[in-house]
Amino acid sequence: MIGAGIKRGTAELAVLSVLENGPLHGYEMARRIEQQTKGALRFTLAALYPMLYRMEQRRWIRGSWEIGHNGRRRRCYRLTAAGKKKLSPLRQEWAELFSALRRLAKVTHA
Amino acid sequence: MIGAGIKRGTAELAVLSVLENGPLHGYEMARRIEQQTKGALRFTLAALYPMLYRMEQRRWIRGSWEIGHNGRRRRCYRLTAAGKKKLSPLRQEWAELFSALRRLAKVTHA
DNA sequence: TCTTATATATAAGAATCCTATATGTAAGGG
DNA sequence: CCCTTACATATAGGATTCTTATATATAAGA
Repeated sequence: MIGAGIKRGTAELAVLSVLENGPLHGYEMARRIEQQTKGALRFTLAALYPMLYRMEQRRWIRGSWEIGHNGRRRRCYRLTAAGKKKLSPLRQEWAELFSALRRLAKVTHA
Repeated sequence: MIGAGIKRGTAELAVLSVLENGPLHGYEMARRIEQQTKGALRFTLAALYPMLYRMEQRRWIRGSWEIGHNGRRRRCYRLTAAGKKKLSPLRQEWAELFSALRRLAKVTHA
């Protein structure tokens, strides 16, 4: 898995991105992120939950308590209009970082 | 310029990369990083100097006091064998992050 | 009944960035 | 001669975002 120092800042982008495909609760987000990156990007739930609270305070996502098919309560988050709007410049910024590191550090896109 | 949250962890890669082309002192490194990324990646010297001390402790770089053409003393850093060896897996790790974020978050390479 | 999977929550600590501040020399303009 | 800008290193204090460890609780399956 990719080291902690390198992946800093990716959680925010990852959460917004997986929520783009529909509402999800925290536990499931962690699984999706891991699966969709083939295990390259993985967050502990202790990192994810505080991140979700911060993003909710910034009004990028909105959470609501729901009862899953198994009867357990869980907090379901969905993207707000503000969150959707944030996603595009965030992607742009990451693309610029990639571009910069390719030039400066010869990081190739595998 | 790329925001602080996103570029976390890039300083180490940036320093090792610019030192690959020959020895440099801190002040000049900051300029090279900024120039070679067209201003996209920029570090304050207050971020760079402590980073150089840490990397020297890990034996990835080695510093020596020299006198520049203008007569001012400056600390010149060069890549060690260990530093050179570190660079390749570090690039690999960054490439994997790029790949993961392209899949997960649809970050395109501009 | 014991373990595993599901689900959320918080505390304590590490790492890496920021702004602000401090020190000092050299060069150039007014 | 003084003032500003460029050069050059250094440290303090604070913010953010990860980590591991711990806590709680229910459901399913062996």
